Amino acid sequence: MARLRQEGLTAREMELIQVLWQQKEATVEMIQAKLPDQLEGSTIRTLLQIMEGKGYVAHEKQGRANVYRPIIEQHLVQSVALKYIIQKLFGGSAELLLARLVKDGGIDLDDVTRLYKKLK
Amino acid sequence: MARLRQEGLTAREMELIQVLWQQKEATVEMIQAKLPDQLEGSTIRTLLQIMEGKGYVAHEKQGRANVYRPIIEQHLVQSVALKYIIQKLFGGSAELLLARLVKDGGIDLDDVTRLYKKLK
DNA sequence: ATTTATATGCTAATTATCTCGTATAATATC
DNA sequence: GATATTATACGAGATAATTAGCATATAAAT
Repeated sequence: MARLRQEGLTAREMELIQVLWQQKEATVEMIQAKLPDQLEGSTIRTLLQIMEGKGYVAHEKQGRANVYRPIIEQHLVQSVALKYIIQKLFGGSAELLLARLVKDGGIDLDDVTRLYKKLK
Repeated sequence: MARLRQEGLTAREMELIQVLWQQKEATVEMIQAKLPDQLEGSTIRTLLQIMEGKGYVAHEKQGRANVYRPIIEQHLVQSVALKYIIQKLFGGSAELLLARLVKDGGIDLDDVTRLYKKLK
């Protein structure tokens, strides 16, 4: 019986697709080398299959290896993640998130000025 | 033997503590009413116990009910989460995150203007 | 003080995620 | 063409997160 899975990316899956976005495309071996944690190839393969099933990556054979590439754009995943934490942690307010970002020092006056001029 | 759990907040736990931040303190029943999904009281109780074990909430008896309150500041959890996704999804750049937020429409010119004037 | 009502906390089931072993198939090497 | 090599795909177990049932305790009501 096929396991039911959520359509979104899990934490580990995000790590994998991150590598794919950076490399454009990659074999299991290449992904393995780039990952922060050391995982067995079979683990990575399983995850890639799941991600393919969800429609996030595709693969094609090159020699005997599968070469995987992302088929979802990075900014889409970024948006979903942002929406998620805005919802879960900032009571749905993006402005509160921005305020926090500023207070934490991630964004300073120069950044805001630049953005301000660009928008105006 | 006590189950091992990660020290951070899980997705569901974030929903609970958000209610606590909003209400300052709350009984299980009150939390239940505010949650986006309908959960059994026993479910919420279990989660609160876990969160208490992790040091995120505390409780005191009032009448026969437990009244829970958050004992971690909201902005701390927010900062950790922000740092995490900036690192994981935005290559460490808060500016890129801000840019994405604007493109997604979460932040508009008015918001930026307000912030600009406030910072200046 | 006895009864009633209901919140608690234990236990456990369910669902989801993460992980890898191993048999099989495909490629390369001799 | 036979053999060694290595990637794949499948299956399945381990860990983590989510959910709720139910026996018990106890505050509240009479």
